[in-house]
Order: sequence, then structure tokens, then C-alpha cells
Amino acid sequence: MPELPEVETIRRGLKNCLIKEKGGKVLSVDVLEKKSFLGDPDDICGAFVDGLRRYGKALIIDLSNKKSIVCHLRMTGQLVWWDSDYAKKAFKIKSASGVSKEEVINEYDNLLEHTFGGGHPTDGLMILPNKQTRVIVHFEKGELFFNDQRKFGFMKLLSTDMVEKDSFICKLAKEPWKMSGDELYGKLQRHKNSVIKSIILDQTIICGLGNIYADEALHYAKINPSRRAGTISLEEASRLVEGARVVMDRSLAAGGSTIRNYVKSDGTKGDYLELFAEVFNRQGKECRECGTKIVKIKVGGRGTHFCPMCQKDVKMK
DNA sequence: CTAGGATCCTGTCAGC
DNA sequence: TGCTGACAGGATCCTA
Repeated sequence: MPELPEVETIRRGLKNCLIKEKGGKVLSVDVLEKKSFLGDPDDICGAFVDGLRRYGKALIIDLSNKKSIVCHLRMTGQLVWWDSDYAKKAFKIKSASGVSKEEVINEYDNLLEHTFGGGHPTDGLMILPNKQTRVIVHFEKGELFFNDQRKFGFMKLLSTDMVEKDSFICKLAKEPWKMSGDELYGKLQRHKNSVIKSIILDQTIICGLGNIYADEALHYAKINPSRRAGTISLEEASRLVEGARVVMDRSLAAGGSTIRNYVKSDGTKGDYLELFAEVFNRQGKECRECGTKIVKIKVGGRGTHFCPMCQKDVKMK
């Protein structure tokens, strides 16, 4: 779920909530699922948040005591903040009797400014913790919830100066905005027999794309997802990098394809997919370019969406 | 070294 | 209804 634009959206949002006095000091940490938090939670108590960084899909929360929380949401992670004011009011709403469900939801909508959430879209986030809550960081002025259905994501405590040496982070390739078509083309030559879709999901080749934006970038570049990397021309590689930039820029402008203010009563699914996706999750619908029906297949074990007309396959010589 | 498949987990949905 | 298998916006580990 969370790909680069979602994580960046979370970074920007949490910046306004957590840094210095807005969040205040960390009071305590509840680790509800051991494997979701690596390190000693006591090490961050008493610290302020100094800043938030992002490396690809990894979010780094830098603290005032030279420690950092490295957070990866993987498939189903969410980060949700609410301030103390929200917590009080939400509890009041929850415990009020004789109120209809609709009224309750409206009340929560009025509290949006006290909250921020992003990551895997789900409903029912107005009352936390829920059974998917893995970690709660209690600040002086609010709470940060790390929810994760499948437990693939994690928070990991590191010394700030060790973050860039982390085995995942140090291997990350450039993001599309910093990568040239030549550079990607060069990398493709080292994986000639790999399927192009799988290659661009590899964060050590190009960083930031996940399953949605990989499909969208390939559609932009008019490249069939099943083609082998060795058949991709320099021109196509350049279009592909450009496509990655374009689709992720669009998503960033829309606040990511994911939840922004998470207690919307009309569903929390975010804007990107409905507004901008050309192929992802549009199987059976018409391609907006040519009217051909979008097809869903499996490539490298991942669900893959493409237009068979715009993205014709090319046979290897 | 590369390429492909299994794997970590829980929840949901289609089909019987 | 209940059961079953497939699948899910990620990354790593194992095998050939």
C-alpha cells in the first residue's frame, strides 16, 4: 500500500503534528506486538521529535537524544496521530448514549483538525487502539498509533548516525526524480532476462515505486509489463523514468493515494485511485487512451494491470 | 552473479 | 451460513 507518495504525505503531515513542542516529549511507549518494534522503547522516553526524513518508502523520525525511529509500513501499515484534545472529545462521543451512528460520525468529522493519518486505507480509525494497533507512542500532547494488519511493517530504533548504514537504506537506488533514462537503461542491461515490471519494483534498481505506480508508469511509457528488461530501448527506459515521476507527482499533489484525514464519514480510501489511476484496479474498464478493456494478469507473482493495445508485447529476437 | 518462487501475517471476498 | 482457496499498494530469503 504505502508507496513513496503515501510515505511522503505522511512525513509532511506528521511534521506539523510531532516536531518539538507540537507533540512534546515522549512519555511512554506501548509495544502491543513485539515483532513490530525493534529495540528498547525506554530509549526514546523523554525525547522530542527533531525532524522527519524519508528514504524511499522508509520514514525516519529523528529524536532529540540522537536516536531515530526507522519506520517501514510495508503492505498494511498505518500511522495515525491524534492530539490530547481529540482523545478527550472522542472519548466523550464514544460514551454518550442515545446518539445515532450518523451523529457520532459527524461529531468525529468536526475533530479532523486534531488528527492526521496515513498509510493503508481502512475504516474505523476514530477509536484507537484497535486490534491492529501494534505500537502506541504517548507524547505529552497526543498519541501516535502504528497499526498494521499483517505485521510486515516495523518500527526500529537506531542511533541517528547509523540510519544511513542500515542494511535496507544503504542499498536503496536513486528516486526517479534524480535518475536519468541512461542510468536506468544501464541497469537494465545487467538484468536482461528479468521481467521489466519486477525490475522496477526492486528498490535497489530504482527507488519508490510499488505495485500501483509500477503499473501506472509502465502504462505511461507504453511498455508491456511482461517484457524482458533486455528488450527495452534507451528511449523506452527514459519514458519509464519520466512516467514514474509523473504518476508519483500527481499522487503527491493529491495527498497520496491514501488516507489523509482519516475519519471521513464517506469512506477513507483517498483520491488517487479514483482520480488518476489509468490501469490499476481498472480491469474490465476501458482504457482512457484507446477504449480497449484493461486486463489484469499476474507478473512476477504480483497482480498487474495494463492496456493490451497501448502496451503491446514485443517478442524477443 | 541472476532469476524465480516461497515466505512472513491477517483479513476479505468469490465460489461452492 | 460455513468452508475453501486466492489474493492483498512489500521486501527478504532460499534455491537452482
